[in-house]
Amino acid sequence: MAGRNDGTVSRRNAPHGRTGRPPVTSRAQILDAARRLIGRDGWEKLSIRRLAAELGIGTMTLYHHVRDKEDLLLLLITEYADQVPQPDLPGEPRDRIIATATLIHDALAAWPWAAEVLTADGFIGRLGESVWMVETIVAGAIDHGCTPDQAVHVFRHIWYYTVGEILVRAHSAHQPADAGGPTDRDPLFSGLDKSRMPRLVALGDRWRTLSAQDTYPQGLRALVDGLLAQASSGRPRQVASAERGE
Amino acid sequence: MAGRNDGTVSRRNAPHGRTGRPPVTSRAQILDAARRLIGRDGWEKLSIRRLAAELGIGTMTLYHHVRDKEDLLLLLITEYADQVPQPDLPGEPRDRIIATATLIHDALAAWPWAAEVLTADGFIGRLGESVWMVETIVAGAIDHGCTPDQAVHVFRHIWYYTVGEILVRAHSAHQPADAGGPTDRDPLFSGLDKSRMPRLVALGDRWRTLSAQDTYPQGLRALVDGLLAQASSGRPRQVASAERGE
DNA sequence: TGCGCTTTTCGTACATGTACTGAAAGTACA
DNA sequence: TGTACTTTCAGTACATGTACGAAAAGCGCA
Repeated sequence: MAGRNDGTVSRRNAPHGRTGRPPVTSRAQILDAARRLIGRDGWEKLSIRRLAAELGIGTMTLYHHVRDKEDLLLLLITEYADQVPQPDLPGEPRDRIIATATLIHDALAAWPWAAEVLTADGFIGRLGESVWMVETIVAGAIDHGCTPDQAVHVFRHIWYYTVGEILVRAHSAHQPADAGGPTDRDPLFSGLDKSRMPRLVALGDRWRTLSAQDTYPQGLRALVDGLLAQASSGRPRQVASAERGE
Repeated sequence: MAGRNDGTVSRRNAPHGRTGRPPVTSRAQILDAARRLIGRDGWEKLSIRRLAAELGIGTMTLYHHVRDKEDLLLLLITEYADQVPQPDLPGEPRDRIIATATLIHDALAAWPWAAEVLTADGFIGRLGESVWMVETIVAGAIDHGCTPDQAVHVFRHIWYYTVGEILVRAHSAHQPADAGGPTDRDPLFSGLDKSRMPRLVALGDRWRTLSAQDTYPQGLRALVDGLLAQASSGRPRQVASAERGE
């Protein structure tokens, strides 16, 4: 099973090699039409029905080429991600990991349907060309001295953090710009009841402005350094207060 | 603006104190009915229409008490999260942060609609009683020596990681148990084209089994330690390979 | 009392995703 | 050539979220 990037969603091939009616609509045509529609009317107007109409076929016909709406969006996104070329990455394993994770992040962060797709079952497995990103991160962790199991976990944690960052930030990015007033734009903290939070109140309204900053690289570095340190120290640190400051 | 946990979604209160027709349906009744419906027919059968029917009111009437479907789910989830009591947390700031983040995580991870709600604009701001979780994490970071800005960022990164972990794992948890065969259950890696990944192939099919493990605590510790180390070292580390091993 | 305002209620309508069903169109082999 | 089978195509139908707008019900004040 080398991925699911074959042509259609046909039922399992017939045992005796029967061929059947040839499709009049190819997957490439579908993706082209989808991009055409998006370019013309915007993302939010893309729907299965409109896409079928754009292609001049019946609505349900589309379901023979695409399992789901989620499947369609997955195709669009992974095809886009697959265009990110594999760069030459010299330097320490840690820095290769960070650079690669940043490439994943940037390739996916701009997608409006991130929330509908990034958490999809087997998302990573559906990457085609861009599986090199996964491989590079795992390889970097191994090069740094992680065990294979640790390396896989390193990728997993990076993926969690990346998905969370993309989804939380993407959500507010797609809100209408004037929602809630210009000073209340922090997607996390808007509407906080300050009377309950003496520590936050002590720092004034400053947190409101923090959301505008791109904090992904900073958090990523912290996470990667923490993961690598954890792996180097033999086993994960326990939550024991006496152990601090090694 | 002390949160949005007031009764209804009424248009801004009249300037002269006019009262209007009193509501026959309260927010508490709505949430009760929702829980009743969920308990009887399961989460996936909860819909605006069915909920209105359960309450014996018209469908659109519900929209006067609840702005959205997302708003409804937010109400359900935050009310649940608000029941998590604030524990006594002695020990180092780092451990208080970790313990609190774990409480947030556990309180939210079980929710089927996590993906529809956790990234909602101002989610944190809509927490009622449980804002103590936010405050505790920020306070812990400050106690550890972070600047206020750093402390807010610490919370933000923890939130990203937590949301990502919940969403990626929650998605696969709600899949039918037999989807894709029993050996292919890793939500991240199922369907990987192994021929492209020599390093992953080298570790065999081991990664398949890793998804069953609960890796949240481990990743959280790595992230928190990385963030606190970053804050202690004055400014975030750059991606410079010469700087490694301080 | 009645007028005007606010708030609540709800009927109708539309776009959407997709399940079900059967028709149409092609291929392999007799 | 014809028949059996496979695959593609499309029509209809249903549940859903929700926009729009009108009707109803309560309140304060003339």
